Amino acid sequence: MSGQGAALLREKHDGVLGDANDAMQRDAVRLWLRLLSCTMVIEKHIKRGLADQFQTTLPRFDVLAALDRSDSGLSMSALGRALLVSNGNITGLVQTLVRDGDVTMASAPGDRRTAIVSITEDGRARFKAMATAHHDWVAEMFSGLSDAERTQLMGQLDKLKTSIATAVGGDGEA
Amino acid sequence: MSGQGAALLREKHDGVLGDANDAMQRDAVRLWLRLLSCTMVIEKHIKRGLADQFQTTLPRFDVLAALDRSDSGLSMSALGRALLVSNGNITGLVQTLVRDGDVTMASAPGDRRTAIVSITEDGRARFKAMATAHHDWVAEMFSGLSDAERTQLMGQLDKLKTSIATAVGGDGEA
DNA sequence: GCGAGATTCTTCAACTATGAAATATTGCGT
DNA sequence: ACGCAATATTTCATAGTTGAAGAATCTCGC
Repeated sequence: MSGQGAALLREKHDGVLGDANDAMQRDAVRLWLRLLSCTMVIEKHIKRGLADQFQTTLPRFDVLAALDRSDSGLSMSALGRALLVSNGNITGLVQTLVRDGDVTMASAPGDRRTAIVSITEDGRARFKAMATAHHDWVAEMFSGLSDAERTQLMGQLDKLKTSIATAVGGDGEA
Repeated sequence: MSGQGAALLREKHDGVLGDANDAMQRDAVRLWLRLLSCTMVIEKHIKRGLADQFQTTLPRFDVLAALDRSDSGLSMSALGRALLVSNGNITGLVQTLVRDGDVTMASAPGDRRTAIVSITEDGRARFKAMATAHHDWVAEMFSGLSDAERTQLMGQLDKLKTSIATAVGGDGEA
């Protein structure tokens, strides 16, 4: 997402909004910046690991992960839906993966519009190795929290998720 | 970061890593994906708000925020350090902000290498409006959590931050 | 069957981001 | 004073991201 890694974990624009109207809002912004900071550092570490050890990127890893789960392959649109990413984006990601021999494209039987993307055996093997490393990196970064703390954090993120859904999608959605 | 907004808050690659070795690792990955999901949805909402209501972007808002705090302006490098972003990136961001009249560049007295970026009065006024809106969006998204829950979440994110710092920066830093 | 509208994918412009290489300038050691 | 190392910025290649516009194909009503 950003940054260098030396100033690691320093808060991004901390206290940006000096003259907050009330404490509630200020706390929410501070909480948001802390959340963002943690996420960015973790994401950056994973990105660096994937680049250094596997010469790949997080979005490509995500595509392989989605395909690894599905036996019969996925269409471009299905892939976009699974990763919450736009169609134009998927086109580019799949193109590089095809170039690298990790996936193949074939047109769907009975619908020439649809392209079915499937993971190759090589791709599956590479993905397994990446997934293991990914496991380890994440586990390591969360290792300072006890099981109870992890459970608690998960619970609070669930509440946050609900809160966001109410605020954002709440009324006027579809 | 991704996605459409209709499938809002659906988990990105949930359960991607089917055959986890032990429960601890699996829980850490699930926790990480939940954290990522919440962050992405919030960030996306802010990005959309900035685009729709102010015809700007989050990175540009971040630059203005950093400059608004500093009376005498910041050098390009200082800006990059403040936002944890690379130098090449700052160059582009500042160029658009100059084009839009939000900031100005001047070479530092006594060091012709250094460029000092300062926010203009117009830029400051625009930033104030954006900051207020930003406040409101964040407060709204966190409004489903009580004060106690917010405090608790902040505490756990602090622990997580420490855990990450230990795991990532721990030994071989600097 | 034919044509209108829907669906699927690609292309494109505009952004953000990084890291390495190139350029300009400063400052220090001798 | 000279030159070399350090510092500040820009440029460039590579990548991801979106959203809109375009092209191909399908489907369904008639």
